[in-house]
Amino acid sequence: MANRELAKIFNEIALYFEMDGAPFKPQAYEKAAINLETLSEDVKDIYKKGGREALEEIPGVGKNIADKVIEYIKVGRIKEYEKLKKKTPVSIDELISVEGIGPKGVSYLYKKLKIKNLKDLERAAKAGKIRNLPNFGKKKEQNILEGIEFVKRSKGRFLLGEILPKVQEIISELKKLKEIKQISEAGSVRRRKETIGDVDILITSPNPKKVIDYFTVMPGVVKIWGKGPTKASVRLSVGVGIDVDLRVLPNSQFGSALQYFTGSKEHNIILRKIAIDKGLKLNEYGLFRGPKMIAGRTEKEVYAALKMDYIEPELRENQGEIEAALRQARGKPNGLPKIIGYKDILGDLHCHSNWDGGNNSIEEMAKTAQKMGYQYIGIADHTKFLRIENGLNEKQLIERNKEIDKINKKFQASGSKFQVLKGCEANIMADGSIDIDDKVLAQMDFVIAGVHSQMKMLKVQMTKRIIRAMKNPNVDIISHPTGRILKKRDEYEIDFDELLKIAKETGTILEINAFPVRLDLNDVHIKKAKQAGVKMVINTDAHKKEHLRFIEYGISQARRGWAEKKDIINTWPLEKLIRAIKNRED
DNA sequence: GCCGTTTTCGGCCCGACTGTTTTCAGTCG
Repeated sequence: MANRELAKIFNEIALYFEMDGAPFKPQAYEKAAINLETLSEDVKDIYKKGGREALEEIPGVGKNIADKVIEYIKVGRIKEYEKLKKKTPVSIDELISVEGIGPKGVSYLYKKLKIKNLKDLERAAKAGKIRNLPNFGKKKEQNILEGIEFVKRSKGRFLLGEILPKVQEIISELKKLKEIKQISEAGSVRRRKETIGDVDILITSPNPKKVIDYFTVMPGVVKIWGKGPTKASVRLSVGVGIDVDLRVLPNSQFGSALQYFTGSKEHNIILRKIAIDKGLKLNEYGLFRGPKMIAGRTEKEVYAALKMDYIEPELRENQGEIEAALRQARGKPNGLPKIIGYKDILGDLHCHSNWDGGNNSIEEMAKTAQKMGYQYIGIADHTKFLRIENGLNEKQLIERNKEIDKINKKFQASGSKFQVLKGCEANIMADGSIDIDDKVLAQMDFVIAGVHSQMKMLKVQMTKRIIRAMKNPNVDIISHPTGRILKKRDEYEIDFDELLKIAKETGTILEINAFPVRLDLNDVHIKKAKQAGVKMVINTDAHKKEHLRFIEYGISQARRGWAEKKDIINTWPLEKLIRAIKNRED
């Protein structure tokens, strides 16, 4: 899609203007970039259908930026962007990823030392050339070198699945300190974004100094970036190293600070504007009328004082949640969704067993699921086309089903209602056919089908391929529908709207794959699927029993996509689930 | 550069910390 490329270009244009200190233009381009990126429809299609007018309907896109979008669609380039790049030919992205370097620094370093990229920067810093520049110094030069090391090692952001367990560990470690009254993660971790830059933790305590002192000498701290009376910033030696910011505040400000530091930035900007409209001021210290603080102890209090319902952190991306909360508080329709809760899942339908080379037996997987409080588990082993994953052929699938029957009898004999469902994750071949005979597929409780080969097909063909699979009456679920791998591989070229249309027609269920590198569908897709009335299922794709806990990340993603229990079939009890799978009109 | 039932011109979110200064710019969140 052109959307992401345009967003990237506009973000860079914003940075170029920021280098020159241009007022307001940077924010305008940034805003347009954000809105383009979260758009689920291809701008090319928007332009084709509605022309310039339709483009200007996109928030943040006015006459000027629309011109640039059109130029990009028609010529594949944007002249002004090329001009800016020529004037300052630097890898901005690369350079500003170094802690302490911003657009102004990039501009200055280029003018003075012709620094264009990370390599130039490293060379200049090592040669001691930076310390002599005005506004730079020895300390800053050292920080730059350390920043470069970090960028090289981490290459950007961390997966939520890598970070969240560590954050929970840090919090429980800090909780040991009796001076700590309240504690919570904030920032993108609390919003459960799929990737995380760094971690924010907020604490209330009558003795901030003690807390800060304890935090900065915690096991695993390898560097203290800064340490003040109420704030500290450290790097932890977790994996390649992650930065953690800690703030200590009084109880009276915990809500407003949590709100403020949870973000997103875009969500907060709108909230502050709403405050201003009401003659109030909102910052991390509270909500104020003149000098008087009128809210701040809890987040609920802050939202209520702004005349809106409480908004769950996963929704705070300025994607309509504020308007919905305002409507809801006024008792009007189209309020906030009752998003799915973290304890609403009753079973996991995409689990591999040792039959296809997974780590654990069917029984071990089932028992772990039972312990998690599930009512059922679906075993979906790979099928024969995926030789590398020990995919099962028809005969082996029938054999495996017999074992599942036996295990179910055992559960029954022990008085448990827990049930193992017979499934498979079959392969959608290049022509859209399935690699397992229909007669055997028909014997399954459910059939998942997924693309595992030839992922670089053209859009029309890939769309046709998946549609043909959806139209197979034996196929119930499409696994990881867009195929992206975070930090590694983009989604396939597909016409997602067309897929939704056919999914609705055929009653095909789309998977929200909870595996941390997948999280596929993403939040935007989930929201679209929900709006189209397409049902979804949250699955972990577990290859061993420890993976079953990944369900949490899938739920987060579903929440970020505004999904409710009624949209997610594995929040339903077994009988209703089976009905939904088999009687597809349901 | 965008936006508008108070506006087609004049606004556009806010504060702390660092490293460098000697009153502040840049960066970050």
